Amino acid sequence: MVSTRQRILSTALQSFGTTGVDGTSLDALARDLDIAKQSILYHFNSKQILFQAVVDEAATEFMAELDSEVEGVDPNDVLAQVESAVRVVFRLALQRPALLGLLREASRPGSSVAIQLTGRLSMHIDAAQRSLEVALAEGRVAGNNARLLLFSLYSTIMGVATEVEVMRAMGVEPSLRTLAERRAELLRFLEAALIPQPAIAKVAP
Amino acid sequence: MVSTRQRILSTALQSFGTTGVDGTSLDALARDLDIAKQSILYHFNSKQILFQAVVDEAATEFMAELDSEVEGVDPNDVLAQVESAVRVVFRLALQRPALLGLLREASRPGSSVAIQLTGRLSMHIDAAQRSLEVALAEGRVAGNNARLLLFSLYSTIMGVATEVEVMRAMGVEPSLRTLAERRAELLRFLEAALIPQPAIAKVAP
DNA sequence: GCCGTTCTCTACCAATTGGTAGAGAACAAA
DNA sequence: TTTGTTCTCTACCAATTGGTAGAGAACGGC
Repeated sequence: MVSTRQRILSTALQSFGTTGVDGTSLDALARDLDIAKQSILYHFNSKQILFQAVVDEAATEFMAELDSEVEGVDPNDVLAQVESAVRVVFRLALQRPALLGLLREASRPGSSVAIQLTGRLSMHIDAAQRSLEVALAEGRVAGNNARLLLFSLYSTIMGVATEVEVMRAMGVEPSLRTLAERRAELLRFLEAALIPQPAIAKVAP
Repeated sequence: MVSTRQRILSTALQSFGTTGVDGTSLDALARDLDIAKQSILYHFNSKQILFQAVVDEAATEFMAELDSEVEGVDPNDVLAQVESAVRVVFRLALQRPALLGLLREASRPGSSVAIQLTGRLSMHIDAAQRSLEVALAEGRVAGNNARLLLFSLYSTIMGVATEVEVMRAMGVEPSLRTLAERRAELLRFLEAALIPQPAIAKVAP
């Protein structure tokens, strides 16, 4: 049987990730859990602390998903790594949208938990960055700055996976039917951006 | 002298765009404006209506900025158009971060005002899409689907311009000093993704 | 049994929330 | 001056907010 603490964490993750932290009251959370509000405050002394714990939980889960997918992929093959990341993020967008929503919430400009989130993910970020640096140095990937390149990749992937309202605005229904197409086009886009242009191409007619 | 209504709008935009709608109380807003809360509710009957008006205001301002920058740029030159858009968004990220923050807030998944925002921007979206479609058909741009391509471009640009916390996480200080570098790398990234690979390039050694 | 710890509960609180009622200023039209 | 409109105000409200106090249940170790 799952502990109350864990139930609180996952319900809070769900609510924080969809309605936002400010949009979620402890009372509503307690109602969802069919529990007294004070039971929440027993396990997490304040809403802020609960939020921090939820961010931790989300970061851990996100990393685990990434790890299990990237595992076995050639660390020197940047394109394959990107493909794995895209696959993970798209799967999460479908199965655990609240998880991505929470990452978005936690990385809002000026967020109080952003630093914490950063700390939790820094190992992965560093690894990805080093990988990109090597690929850049060896000319296997186009670009100048590994950090900025990684940042661009992140923005594109997370945006395409989570900006459902913008998607709708552009006439793309965020349905299961279009998902494969969206992922394929995103991958094509990223690969085109990453694959170095042979010098000869510039002289071609 | 600027009308009270206008003062309310711009202060609300500032606050909604930085602290979020849920994080902004009408009392705090009134305090900021040095006005009675009921004066706000006189001009905008409810917080929701105020939010809608602010979204309208933000969309208008955003479109105006885009228009004035894109004006005079060859509508067939997609790369030049993208460059203009990037320039505008980066300028806004520097000078009016709350404006971009508000667009982000208004386009949150499940947002109540997303449809409204969509309506306000649809003309621009359609125009950009048609432009991309032609460029795709003529082979001047790489890609398969104009809508998805536009969506990818949007995600990348807005993400790179507004995800300051993620930037920090990746060791890029969101300062004025790095701004030019960030913009240049973003442009390089987007151009690499958009410029069609000549067939000859694939056969090159 | 008894005790200490862990947990969940009821009851309560001051502060803040969005919003209402209605009085009175300011001002132009008559 | 009077009248009607537009605007801003003070006063108030019920509901909700995050959080406290403290009682009791559950339970394993002694």
